[in-house]
Parts: sequence; structure tokens; C-alpha cells
Amino acid sequence: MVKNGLCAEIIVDLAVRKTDRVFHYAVPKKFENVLQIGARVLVPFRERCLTGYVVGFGAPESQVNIREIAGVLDEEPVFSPELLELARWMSESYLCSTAEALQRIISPRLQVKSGRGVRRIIPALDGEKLEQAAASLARAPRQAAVLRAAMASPGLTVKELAAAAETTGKTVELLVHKGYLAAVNNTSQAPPGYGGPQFTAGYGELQLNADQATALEQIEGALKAGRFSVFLLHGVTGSGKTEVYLRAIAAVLQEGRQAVALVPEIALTPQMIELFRARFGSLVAVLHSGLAGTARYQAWRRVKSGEAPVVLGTRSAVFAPAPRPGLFIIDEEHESSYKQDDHLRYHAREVALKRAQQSGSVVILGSATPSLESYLRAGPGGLYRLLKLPVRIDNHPLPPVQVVDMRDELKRGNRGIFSVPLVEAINRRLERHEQVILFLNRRGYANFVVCRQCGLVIKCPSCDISLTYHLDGTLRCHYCNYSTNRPVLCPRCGSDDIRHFGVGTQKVEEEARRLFPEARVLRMDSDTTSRRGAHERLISSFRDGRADILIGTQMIAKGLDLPKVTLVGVINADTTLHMPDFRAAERTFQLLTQVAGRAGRGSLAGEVQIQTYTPDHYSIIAAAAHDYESFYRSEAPVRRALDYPPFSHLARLLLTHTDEETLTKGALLAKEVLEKIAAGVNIPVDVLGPAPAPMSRIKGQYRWQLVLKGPRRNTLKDVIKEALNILDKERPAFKPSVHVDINPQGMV
DNA sequence: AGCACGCCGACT
DNA sequence: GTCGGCGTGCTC
Repeated sequence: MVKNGLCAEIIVDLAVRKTDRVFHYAVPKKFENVLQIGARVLVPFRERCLTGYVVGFGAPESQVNIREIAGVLDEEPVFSPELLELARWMSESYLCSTAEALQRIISPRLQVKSGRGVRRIIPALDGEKLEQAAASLARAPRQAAVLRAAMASPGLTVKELAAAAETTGKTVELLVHKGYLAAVNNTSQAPPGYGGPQFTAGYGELQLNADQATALEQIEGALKAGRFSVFLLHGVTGSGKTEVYLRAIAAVLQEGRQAVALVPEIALTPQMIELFRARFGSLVAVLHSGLAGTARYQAWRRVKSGEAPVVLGTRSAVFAPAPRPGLFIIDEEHESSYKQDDHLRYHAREVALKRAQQSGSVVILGSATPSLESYLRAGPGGLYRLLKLPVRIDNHPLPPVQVVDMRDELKRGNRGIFSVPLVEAINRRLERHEQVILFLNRRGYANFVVCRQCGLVIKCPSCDISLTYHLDGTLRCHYCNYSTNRPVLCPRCGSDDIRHFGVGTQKVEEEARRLFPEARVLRMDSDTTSRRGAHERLISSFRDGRADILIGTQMIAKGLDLPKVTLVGVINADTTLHMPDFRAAERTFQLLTQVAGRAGRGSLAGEVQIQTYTPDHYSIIAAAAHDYESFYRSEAPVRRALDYPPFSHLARLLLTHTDEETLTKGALLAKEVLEKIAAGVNIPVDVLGPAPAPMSRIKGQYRWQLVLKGPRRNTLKDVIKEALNILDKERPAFKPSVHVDINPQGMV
């Protein structure tokens, strides 16, 4: 493997950008025939021993003190050149270290400790270092004994070594963790696959309608051509997008390539998995973060070996090690759960597009309510091709939607949660023994104030973001930190009925029990579903007709197929609409459309009621009319006027520190540096803030944020990169830690 | 990220 | 006199 004494080029496994470069290590004779690009190794680094990733072989440019690789962790590569390139792209795009990106990419492999193969323990340090290590363990006789045993007879398993040193496996693992010992995985024979039916072309296929057939024809054409191309499959709820996916997968298998299909967490139900397995049998591998170590590793191996060319999974499955991918499917592409919102903030849709570009694959983005980003790109002059499925299968009608003006209710003296029309509609369902879903959106922690007479919510004059109410009595914009006192009278209608608002599910449940004493009411929220399996139990009990009314949040909005539900009531559409986020209107439209799709899925006709204080808002009007186009036509100009995505890019810098003053000082310093650099580039970059983050203190850490806005993503990234470098090197006064989120999905 | 090297206060 | 505070600098 290694040619004439070249060094191995190693990236060390640290989550810092300072050390994100290649380090050179000599390859000891004993590893020469084993070491491959894409394997993980153990390397001495300063005074410690770290995991490293082999990314190539070569010689260092200048004279440096070369040390030796201490151990080899993998005898076969765990990442391909393609995935290494992806990691490098991620480190650039999301401002993280290459090692962090690689961790994400191969994480299924790291989860597993033992695998099927034999895990053998060897000393990780060379002679002299080992002596020193042994000496340093003078006060830890058990560890010293293990070390001596490992030196005397390298290559024992954990159990054998523990026995030899008269201790437990725990001590051995501790030394492995410390880096004194290394674990080497020998032979790992492929685990047995799923024993389901084999794939037979055409098995279980459903009849396509004309729109589906047209869409599929185009996709198949692209798959044959084998070039990078992207389709936006815009189909109303229940229009049969899944059947198009399944046919496209069958087509890519014909080409001898693999398919990776991503669904949002909530949609990866046993039914969905069964659907794939019924069609593709043992060719399917299911990958998701909930999978336990060994099962996850087995699925990963089956994908890597090509044994399972169909991958079905959630966000992280986008890194599936398919040897020659040809198709990536992102179902419900607008879903914000595709964006990882902690640590490495990648977006699975973007990663999928990148991988498809690398490998010449076809991408299908499917949604009933496409993100503005994707829809814009599918428009004139865009990169994506738009495919439409405008009707439900079997021509099932979409349910009629009634918008209830809560201001009128108030004028009639009804100050309660339920409007008169909603109460009447519920009573009709109860009489007919049909089921009702009451949907309540209680997401977001920021408080806003609303005038109950005219529905006015006060917004930031420059950002058009709902102002959030702070305990000191001010209203604040958390993009640019504009602040104003909370008005006593409504600036539009002069009413004094301005209050902050928000109802919880418990309150709705109470009220429902009071108004409908005969009805059996179920409540589903994070309180009632925290126990494992509770979610499924609640749903199945509702589906079996053991309750009349189901009250819930987000989780009942998506994917559920409940044929006996003929009424869906949205308690308050405004909570989403007034989220302090530029995507609030888009979220509202998506959510209402999803919720409306829950009614009338069976043979019974359905109905939807939406309660709101702002019935004239285009999001609500468009959702009520099931009209995506009109929503897009209203929302796009608003975004364009204020330079929000998809017509620009945003970046969010979250600064945290335990001391409030140090934090605010740091935030101002960061702004100063950012602005100075921004002034020196040709492409405009706006620096907004600093402002307290929507959750301004978590676990004793104060949180402030800066928002950057500009037309070019790369420019934003470069400005941030440069600013962080300067803050790091030249401004020792800068103390807060910084999290960068490029194109964040929410600001909360 | 760690971990050592390096220059100034309260302790056996 | 020394143990130890954590500021900055480097890691093949």
C-alpha cells in the first residue's frame, strides 16, 4: 500500500479549525501492508494519542520532526475519496473542521465497539514512550499490570488481556481511551441481511395516473442519461408521490446504481418501512439515528458492500456509503428537520445535492408545500425541473376550509378558546360518531403581544420580524436589536386590549371537557408521549375509535392517516404566524396545509376550521384555498423586498458566555471586526445586531447573536472565517464562544 | 482541544 | 524560599 517510505497524510480527530490540516506520520514496517487511505489510525500528537484519518500518502513540504503511526484502527477504509471530498466541502460550507465532518459521515461505524470481528488489543506507543507511560501509572497498579501484559503478549482480546492482568475489561478500555493501548478490528464477516422477499421488477406496483406517469417518464430519462439533475416534485397531499419514488428507485437499480431516500424523522414509521420492503425486500437498508449500535453497523455494512442498494432513512442517512449512488430522494423537502440544529449544522438537502453533483446522480425533492428556496430554483431560469401532481389519487377532493375570525367572536362577547362555529362543528361530529382533531401550535418560546380587537402584532420597522416581549417591558427585535416600549393602546385601532398570548394543550383539554362533557378526549403532547411507545399507543387507540377528540401539537400534523377524522380544528393559527422569524408566514402556510390534509382521507367528506385574529393574511387565505401558487406569489415579493432568503443568504453567529458583561462586550467587538472586514469586500454584507438570542440564557450561559445577510453565501462565509481568525489571534479581549449557523432554519 | 512552558501571589 | 494561578503557543 505504501510506496517507498512515503509518509501517511493524517487529519487528526479534533473539533477545532486550528489543527485542521494534514500532518505527516511515518508508517512502521508492520503496518505497511495494511494501511489504506480512508482508514482510521492512532497517532501520537504532542503529549497525547489521537485518532487520525488517513487521507493520502506523501512527503511534508518542509523539514519537520516526523513521528510514527502507533496503531491502525481499520483494516479497510471507512470513507471513500468521494466522502472525503464531501467532508472537505462540508468543512468549508459549514465552517467546521474536516474531522468533525468525517465524524458525521462515518458515525455509524464509530457507534459500534466490537462488531462481528475479533477486536484485538495492542500497545499504542513505542518502546520508550511505553516505558514512560508504565512509570506514570505507578499509582495505578491495575492499569500498569494491563500495560505490562499487553507489552508481553500483544494481540489479545479485551477479555483475555483482562484475565492475564487479573482485572476487568473496564481497566483495559480505560487504557484504550487514554491512548496507551489500541484496538484493532480483525476480520469482519458480513452479517446476515434481512430475510424478506427478493426484489422482482414490477412487484406490488400501483397504477399510475397521467400526472404520475409524466413525472416518472422525465425522471427515468434523467436516470438513463446518468447526469446530475434535480427535480422538484410538487404534489398535493395524497397525490401519490411515494409511488413515483418507488418506481424511480426501481429504475436506478436497473442502471446498477443505488438509491438513497430520506424522509423526515416523523415519517419513518413501520408502515413506511414496510412499503419499501414490500417492493424491494432484502435490498432495503434502514438507517436512522435511533438505531442501536450493532443494527446500525450492520445496515451500514450492507449499504457499503452493495448488498442493500436501497437506503431509507432520516437526515443522517444522507451519508450512506453507497458505492455508486444514482438517485437521492428528499421527501417533504421543506421540512426543517433536515437541518441539524446543533453541533455541525448541516442541511441534508444541501448535502444530498452536493453528493449528487459529485456522483452524477438524479435528485428528487418532493413536497406538497415546497420551500421557497426550491420553488424559486424550479422557476424560470432555475436549475431544477418542476414536476406537478395537482390532483389526489382517485380524485379524492381536498377538504373545504373555513376561516373563523376570532375578532368577531370577541365582539359577540365570546372570550373563550373555542369559537361558536367550531363548537357547532364539533357537536355535529359527536352526534354522528365521527372523529375530531384539534391542532394547537405551541412551538417557540418567544412571547409576542397582539391586539385582540384588530389583530395587530407589532413588528420591527426594518426587519419585518415580530417583536418579542421582554420582562423589562420592552419589545425587541432579535435580528437587529431595535427596541421600543410596549404600547398601552393599540397603535392601529386605539384599543387597550393588547395582551401577550399563548394557550397550552392542557388548557384546551380542560375547555374541551367542559364544553363537551360526553366526549372522550385524548391529549397528545410532549408530556403525554415522553415514554417510549406512548405516541404509537395514543394514535392506535384513537384510530380504533376509543376517543372522539384528539388534541395535539406538531406531531399530529404530519403523515397520519386517520380515515374516521372528518373535522380538523386549528385552535389558533396566529402563534406560528407571529413567530419572530422571517419564515413565519411560510411555516404557517406549510403547517396549515399539512393539517388540512388530515381531514377527509377516508370515504367520509372532511372539513377544516382555522381560528385566527388575522384572517386576511395571505398565508391563511392561501392555505384555506389549498393554493400554493398564490402563497408563493404573495410571499416572494416580501422576501425580495427585505433581502431575505431565497433572495439572499443569512448566517447566524451565536455567542455565549457565563458572564453577561463579557458577552456583550465580546458581541460588540465581534460586530466591529465583522463590519470592518465586510467593508473590504466587493459583495455587500450586512451585519445586524448584536441582540439577545430568543432564549437569552440557557444553563447559566448568556446568549447573544449577530445576523449577517448578503447575496453571496461564499462571501458571508469568508467574512465570518476571516473575522473569527482575527478575533482569535489579535483580540485577546474576545472571550465568548461562537457557534456559526449558515442559513439557519429558525432563530430560536 | 489539551497540555506544557512560563512569569507573579499566599503557604508548608 | 516553593506550590500554583491561568495567559499564549504548539502539535507531523
